[in-house]
Amino acid sequence: MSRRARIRRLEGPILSSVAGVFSVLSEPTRLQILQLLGEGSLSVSEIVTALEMKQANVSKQLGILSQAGLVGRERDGANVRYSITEPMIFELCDLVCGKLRKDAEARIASLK
Amino acid sequence: MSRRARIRRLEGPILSSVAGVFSVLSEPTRLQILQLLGEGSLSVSEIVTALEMKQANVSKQLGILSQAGLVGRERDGANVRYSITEPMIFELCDLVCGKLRKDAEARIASLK
DNA sequence: TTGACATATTGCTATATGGTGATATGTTCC
DNA sequence: GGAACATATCACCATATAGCAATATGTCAA
Repeated sequence: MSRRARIRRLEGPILSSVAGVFSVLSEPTRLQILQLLGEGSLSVSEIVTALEMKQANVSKQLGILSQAGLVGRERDGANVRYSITEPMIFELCDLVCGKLRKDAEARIASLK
Repeated sequence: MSRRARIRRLEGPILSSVAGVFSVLSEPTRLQILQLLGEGSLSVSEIVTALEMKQANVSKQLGILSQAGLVGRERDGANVRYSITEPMIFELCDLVCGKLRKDAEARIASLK
């Protein structure tokens, strides 16, 4: 067995984990929630109001974000407050935004 | 209309675009292909051999990567060579890997 | 042109999941 | 305890898509 084959095989589960994180970030709804939480911790109902989404859906998406370790959960009386635990996600988004901007500029330049 | 509402509305399409890029990166198969291409440009059949995947599927995933502007296509006789056009994706993967490593270490520490 | 090979596309199935209404669980206050 | 509110979960539908076999398209060599 070659060294290369061994390395790739071992990296399989890691690749799946990486893909899983990207998968969590691949829904506009969840990005909206993360963006909102970027300004500070919020309760579920505050998110529901701000984003005009159904409570069930917000809860569900928060569960997915929480499971992925991107946001944290904290009881606050009858409410539950969520907050960002991985500021790294904003670096990720910034990198992608930079690429999109570059692509858009290239498209404009090609029309001149 | 509040300034905040206007800003969020305008950002809707951008958020969707960002989510789209993450979506392309959310499949282990595509990450495998990108990882392989990170070592240099390869033809479709070389990728098929290296990753032991069906040709139809490799072609399909390359199409998705290409459409997203992450890889470039270049005819080379009867073959077609693909190569990375966005080294940024490796930064993205590194950031995510760092998070996963941190999570794993935290889990280990909590068991001590 | 024809044959051999490389790549792309098509039609399909199976699976995953976002969003929803209904309902369950948890929390506070009386 | 019971009412009122906040959050989570359940069951469901609709949609998206990975992977596949079959086939179409593209390229070269003879």
